[in-house]
Amino acid sequence: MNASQIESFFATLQAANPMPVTELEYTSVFELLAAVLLSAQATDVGVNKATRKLFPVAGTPQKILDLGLEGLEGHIKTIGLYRSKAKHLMQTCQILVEQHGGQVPRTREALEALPGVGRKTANVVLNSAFGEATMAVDTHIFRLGNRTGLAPGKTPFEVEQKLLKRIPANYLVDAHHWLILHGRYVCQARKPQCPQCAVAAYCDFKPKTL
DNA sequence: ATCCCGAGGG
DNA sequence: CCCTCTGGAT
Repeated sequence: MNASQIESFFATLQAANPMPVTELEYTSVFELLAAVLLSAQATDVGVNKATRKLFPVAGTPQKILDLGLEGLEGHIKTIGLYRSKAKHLMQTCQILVEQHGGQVPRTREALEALPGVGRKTANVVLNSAFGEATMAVDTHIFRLGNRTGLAPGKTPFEVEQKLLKRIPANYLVDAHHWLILHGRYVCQARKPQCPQCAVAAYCDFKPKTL
């Protein structure tokens, strides 16, 4: 994809969805962090189903700690990888209470120091909670970067760096959500919906069987 | 490189 | 049955 195709690509996605937001449900920065941590290799629908019951009971680090490990596991058992996520979230809440006054830190370094929080999760929090122009590369964005020709790369980090370099500044803050939503509903892993795709004209990917 | 690990879709 | 889903730790 060349520069003018990239411009058209995002202008089209923006026109279809002027103010894109996360489909994960949360009412505070802490809930956002917890929801993203739980969303690893899981669908947002499944995460929301669990957090709609969990957050009203325990929407702060201290209240999660009060649940105890078993109690927390009980709330998130329907989410994949739930044992490691429960352990990591408990450890993260402990650190938030003891080292950050119960608040979510605003720096990449402090975020990535939290158990269960890696580069991708830190990027989501920095973007969605603090408005920074980061690019969290999840399974969707990694696939689209390669499939479309927007940012080919062998690793998520490589795709991230190319996206940050190639996406025009005025689209950068929202680009993360446009790409995720496009990947989820149109440019699907199994069956990309190229005939109904609004940006197919700017995309390198041409499926053989239509 | 491997493990973790439930739900939904095809 | 197999694949996918807003990955991270060992």
